[in-house]
Amino acid sequence: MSWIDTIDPISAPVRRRLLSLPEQTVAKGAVLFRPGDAAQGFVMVLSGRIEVHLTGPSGREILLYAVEPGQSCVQTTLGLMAGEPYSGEALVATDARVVMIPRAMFLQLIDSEPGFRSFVMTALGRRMQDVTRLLEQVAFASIESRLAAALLDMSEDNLVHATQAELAARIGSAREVVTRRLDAFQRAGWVATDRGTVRLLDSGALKRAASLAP
Amino acid sequence: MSWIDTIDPISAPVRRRLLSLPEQTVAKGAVLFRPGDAAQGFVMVLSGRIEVHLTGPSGREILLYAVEPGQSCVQTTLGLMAGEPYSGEALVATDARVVMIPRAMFLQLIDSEPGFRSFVMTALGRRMQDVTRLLEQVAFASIESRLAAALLDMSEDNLVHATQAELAARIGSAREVVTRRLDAFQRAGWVATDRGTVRLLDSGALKRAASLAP
DNA sequence: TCAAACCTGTGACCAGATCACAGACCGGAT
DNA sequence: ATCCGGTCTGTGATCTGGTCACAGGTTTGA
Repeated sequence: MSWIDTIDPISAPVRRRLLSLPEQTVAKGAVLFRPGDAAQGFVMVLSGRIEVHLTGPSGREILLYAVEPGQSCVQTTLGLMAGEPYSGEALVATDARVVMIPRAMFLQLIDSEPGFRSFVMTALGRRMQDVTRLLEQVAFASIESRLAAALLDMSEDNLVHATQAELAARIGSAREVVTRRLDAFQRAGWVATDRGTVRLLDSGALKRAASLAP
Repeated sequence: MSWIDTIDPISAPVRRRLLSLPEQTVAKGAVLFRPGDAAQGFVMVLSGRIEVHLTGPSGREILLYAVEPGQSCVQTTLGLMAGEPYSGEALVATDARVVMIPRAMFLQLIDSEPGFRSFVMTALGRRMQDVTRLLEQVAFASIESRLAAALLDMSEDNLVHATQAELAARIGSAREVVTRRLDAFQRAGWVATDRGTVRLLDSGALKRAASLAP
């Protein structure tokens, strides 16, 4: 079993070519690409987590999407297909291993391997959907509901390990705003906050808040 | 010359099959699909203009993107590739002619015609880029800059034919906000407003306002 | 010509972003 | 242990933008 098998049926010779590609290790905090860079190849994540952020002129950030094991970074796809440069910044969130399929090989695989093709197009389609949903949230949903959703999404065992600044960057808001909203959540008894962590006490209430649109 | 030739090299037999598809005429105001609908086929626009909007719970709207002649509606692509339902509402903005490539034929073309394939993927990539840019605007840019950009983009001969409510729907803001901002533009001598139209008087100033990020 | 629909304008109020701080907490270095 | 710089959190003041409520002007069509 290898990462290749996350990409549906692949012919044996191609499988060998892909296996011969070197794995690269990237450390947490590294930047894989910045806005304006041109795509070098098609990146697949084997382990770890890579986050793609947009950054505004004021330094405010928002998480565009995260790439997890078995997924590809669609921004690279765009670059390879449409010639568009990156618009986000890809940050390694936890130490990761990746393989990069060089541009020429990528284009050839797209043409010759139906399994690879459908893998790429499905990924692209899903990301498009993700980004559209995110846009909908940013355009229409309240900070309260977006924060509640983020907490639920980031929690493991009802614990969220993140600073308030990180939470703000995740939902595209400002740190002070997160501070005040968390304070309100705490007064309501929904969470307990501590330096660098948030403990969820009433995930039911948070779920309700997350789905309330205004 | 036919719409088919907007899609790079196509083999003769496929060309015949595509030409045999019926053109459909849709009238301004018609709704091609709504959020949650499943995609029936791959839609190409031959003439006219189709706008895809997101609508918030409060009724506020934002233009996701517009489909113009020779372009395809990528939302349909998503549906066909990834099985995702639509998330936007497609509204016919000016009387249009379209052809719909049925699902089965679409999937077969993707597999057999490199020209068609690259057309679809390039379109998908560009839309992804468009939506990402829009997200960046909505998340980080001021109403002033977004309104200025929209006016410049919609103007023909320095004239914009749109009500203030339409301008608001275009940039994802509220009508009253547009009223007040237009008022400010007018006081600054950049535009002259009239019922249903805005005349641009100083597009240089508008361009500067459009690029000013905060 | 009258009414209903539509377009624009305004005031009041609330949510959220920004600015400018201050205090609390943490790690390592002396 | 103590001090220090860096990081995390908390707060008030102020500004932009979204929402509500409503008023007056303009079209349109019955």
